[in-house]
Amino acid sequence: MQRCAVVRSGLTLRSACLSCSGQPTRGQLHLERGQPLYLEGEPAAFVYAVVSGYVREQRSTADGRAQGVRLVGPGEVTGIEALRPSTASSGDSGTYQGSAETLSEAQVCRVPRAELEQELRAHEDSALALIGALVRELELLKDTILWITVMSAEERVLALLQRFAATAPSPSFQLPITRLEMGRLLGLSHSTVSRTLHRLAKQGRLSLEGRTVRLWSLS
Amino acid sequence: MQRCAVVRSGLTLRSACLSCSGQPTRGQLHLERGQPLYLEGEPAAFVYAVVSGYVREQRSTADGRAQGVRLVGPGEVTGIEALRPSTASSGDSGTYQGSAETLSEAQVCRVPRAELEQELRAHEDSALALIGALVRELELLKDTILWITVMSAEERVLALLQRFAATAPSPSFQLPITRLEMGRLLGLSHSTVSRTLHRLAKQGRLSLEGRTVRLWSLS
DNA sequence: CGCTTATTTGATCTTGATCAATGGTAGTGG
DNA sequence: CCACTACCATTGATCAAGATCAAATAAGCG
Repeated sequence: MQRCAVVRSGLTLRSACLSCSGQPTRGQLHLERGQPLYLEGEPAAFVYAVVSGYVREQRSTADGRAQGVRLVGPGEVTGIEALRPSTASSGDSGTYQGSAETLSEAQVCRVPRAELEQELRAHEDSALALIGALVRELELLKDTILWITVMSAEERVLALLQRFAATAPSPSFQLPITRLEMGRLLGLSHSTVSRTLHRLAKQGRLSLEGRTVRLWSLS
Repeated sequence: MQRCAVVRSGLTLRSACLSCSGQPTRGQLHLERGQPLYLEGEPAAFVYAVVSGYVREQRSTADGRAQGVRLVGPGEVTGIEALRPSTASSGDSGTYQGSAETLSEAQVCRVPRAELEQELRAHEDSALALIGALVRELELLKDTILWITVMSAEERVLALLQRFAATAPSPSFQLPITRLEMGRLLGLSHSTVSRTLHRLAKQGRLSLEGRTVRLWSLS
């Protein structure tokens, strides 16, 4: 059996996969676009590792306004709130505070919370590694707050493109998600995303043809 | 010696203080307003627990635009990136990815990173508790992203006021920070904060007199 | 081929930023 | 005690970035 991509890659939350070590015993889930991994308020029973494809984490206000808070790509993990005890005493996990769904066809590995906790309890190094990974994740979210508030639409779109470009094999690549989804992640409307892409193209910072993009590097 | 407020209160990252258990051996730092706890890029040697007062965590872009990413209040901890190893192999901690400074007179407890790690290594329960706390912190940051993007200035200001009100003994309380600082935390300009406060007062949602505020609850 | 979903593009509107001036208040030193 | 000086807060006028509304293609796909 082939080792899974999450373990192979320099993954963000490696420890989440330690109980699997690349040899999934329960098999991975193969999901179509638009499938939910979990919903806000559900009991948080699983942690998900994305093997391929993209997943959007989002949360919403009481009155229904929603915002994507994180784009989860290959080698990354979502649903980590399963590790947060709902109360200090009970061993129960809490509920998911947001929802996650696939933005493209995706392969994900579903790790039961109990299994992960057992692993953490048994190996102190796993726990320390996970702490490191969580701290890293905190830093990334703080950066998200920074650029979502101070950066212009142009800069935000460019940053997202660079994220996709980073994992693309060739300098010219396909955008895996729609303008609308890009907007949801960036806090912009779909029309602004479209306009911004064309403006960037006109400035010569990228070439654009439908979903095919080529970044002409440098700032 | 009196037990410290961080341990006494229902604190956010309790584990950070386990090596102290409320009996600070090295004494706490007493800081004036505007004192930095740490600066972006500095080697991350300490974790700080806020005992009283408020601290702003902020980060900035290469070209100098800055944004507050977190308000750290009594019972909370900042500088946790000290626990992130700079590389997987070396035991060195990395550098702070943002800076933190006091927004008011404050009492903080400075815990050396090594001490904390030792504690985590020795007691698996500490490590698991810290994981839980970090996950909780992640959730809070995701909420920050949500409301900074979808909420209006009015809602954001109100949310911050409610945060201050939560720890105030009486329904009428003093704002511990300036309009400018509120703006930095909320992603608004100081003038907008001022205008918004007065608009809220005019709507009867609060009474305002200088720094003294009283919230007229509900929605 | 028809249907659904994406994308582009235009016109208008809102929110909050920015620039700027004024007034208030707390220290500080004479 | 009083002037002087910072810093803070308020308020007005103007401006710009994106949102929103709307319509017209384009692109997949069964």
